[in-house]
Amino acid sequence: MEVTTKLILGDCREKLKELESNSVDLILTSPPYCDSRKKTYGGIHPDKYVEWFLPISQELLRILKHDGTFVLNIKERVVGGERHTYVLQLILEMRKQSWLWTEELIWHKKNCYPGKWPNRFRDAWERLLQFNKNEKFNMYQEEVMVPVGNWAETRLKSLSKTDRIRDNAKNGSGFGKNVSNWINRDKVYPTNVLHLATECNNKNHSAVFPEALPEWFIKLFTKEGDTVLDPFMGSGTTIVVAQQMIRDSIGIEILPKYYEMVKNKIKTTDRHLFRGEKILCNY
Amino acid sequence: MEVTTKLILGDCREKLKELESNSVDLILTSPPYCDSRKKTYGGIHPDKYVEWFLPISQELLRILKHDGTFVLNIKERVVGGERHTYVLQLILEMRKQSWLWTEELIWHKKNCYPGKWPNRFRDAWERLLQFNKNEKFNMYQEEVMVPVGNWAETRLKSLSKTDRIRDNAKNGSGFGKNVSNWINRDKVYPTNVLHLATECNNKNHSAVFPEALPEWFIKLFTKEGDTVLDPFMGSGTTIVVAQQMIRDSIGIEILPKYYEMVKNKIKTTDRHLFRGEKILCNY
DNA sequence: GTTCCGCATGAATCGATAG
DNA sequence: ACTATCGATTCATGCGGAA
Repeated sequence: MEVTTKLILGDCREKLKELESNSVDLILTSPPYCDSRKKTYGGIHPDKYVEWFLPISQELLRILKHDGTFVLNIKERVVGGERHTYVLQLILEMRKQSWLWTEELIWHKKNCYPGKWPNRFRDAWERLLQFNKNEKFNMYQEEVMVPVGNWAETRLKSLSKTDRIRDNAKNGSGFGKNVSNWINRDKVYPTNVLHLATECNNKNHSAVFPEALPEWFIKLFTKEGDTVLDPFMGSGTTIVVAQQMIRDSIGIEILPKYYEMVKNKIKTTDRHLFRGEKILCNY
Repeated sequence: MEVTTKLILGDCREKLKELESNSVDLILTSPPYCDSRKKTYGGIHPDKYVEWFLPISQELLRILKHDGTFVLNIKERVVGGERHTYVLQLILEMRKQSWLWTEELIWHKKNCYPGKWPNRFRDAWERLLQFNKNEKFNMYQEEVMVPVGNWAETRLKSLSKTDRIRDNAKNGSGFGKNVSNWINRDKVYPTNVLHLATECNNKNHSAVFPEALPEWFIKLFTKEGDTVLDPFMGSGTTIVVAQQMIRDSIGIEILPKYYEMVKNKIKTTDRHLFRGEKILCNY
């Protein structure tokens, strides 16, 4: 199977306009945070963030397929001792553009750096905002199942009478259980919290996430041959993983340095090594 | 030291007006969520939630001391396949009331509700919104430090009963004289993610959070003799823990059933635990 | 006293069917 | 067309009784 990986050098506010409508299955990106990576996008002021981002989300809405998904990795800065509200406002404004705010997943960072501030603790989580164009979208849940908790070992060793039949909950919730259905089941569905380590290796880029993160979303929202877009490519984690997983991809990057870096990485990727065996743990 | 625990039966929209201004150090509450617990609390429609809550937050602003903290446990429902936006709007509106949105902590639930849906995974987290009246507020960070072995994985595991026992055993067995040194060296500040299980034992209330949760916030934001308020008392977890930790507290509950239940729980609290300190209960 | 094991329960959501 | 009710699905924890 052929994989097309397209890298574009330039400002995504311009370059997105050149992409075809309804052509992308998954958009996964981590845009520059306010006032960080100042040189690249000029350091967007928190108060200007929403108006800066809205034209971009408008273009993404056009480019995404009707059954595709947009995952936005973002976290608000602290400004004047407070969490700034630009992320909240961005969600509200994007809904006016007709985006549906389907879900907010959490990236729970396993190993965030130690540190101490007088009035707050270390920040160990980021938002993963899931937006869609329609209530129905592609989702391949089986692809991201995780090993069942070790509770199952002891729980299923011996089954009682009520375990073998459906046993309805007595609180009227409508829930019941048939524990015997779980015999020989070794995988369960994950939750909306991704408990992943941050990657500590310095990629010369300030906003890297671990490969397991794009891998999880690409598995969940695309199949082989689908197309993934990252309009703020940076060090290219999303694009590289997409290529390894036999998905076409498009990456846009404003800085020649990163653009070249990813171009070289793409070239040298050994396609035969990938087995897709990384497992997300659900605890 | 005397501990005063005051329980009030009634609607907090009325009863809060009777509380003194600038008199409370910590407000920690989990209001009824939209349309849930309909049978017990009537249910507030998602579109009406903000206007229902704002008069309450206005009163809380009056009652809280200038260096106190308000922690709001809340999570938005899914409506029409989307996360509803009332929590986002509530934050924006409360800021207009002059609340500062200092931080958003995450309660990562170890055992979340089961279920399977075609378009989303199980919800394993809730928001713990921290609001303050001023940039400077009381925060006793040392009180919630966690063993270093845990810091990367779970924040509060050390607070669970079994871990407390394990820690005591460790202290008692090997380390001898310099236990305090050992404690100081091997403890680290926690993060803003609390990784706790819900308590699903029979408390006759559908929405209890684990005792470790109020315990953590009470330690962090109050000292002995301070006052804690829960305007939506429910099964009274916050109030009971506050009493045990030698903090004065005020709990407001609209349903006589829970009010009576907590009254009995407070009464029968084992006072020898407080080393002969006197507890005053005002009903 | 301690460990082991059985088992009820929990801030839920979707789709189909009925009014 | 719009709302109300109902059935189906699911995983990890802590309690209490037994060994």
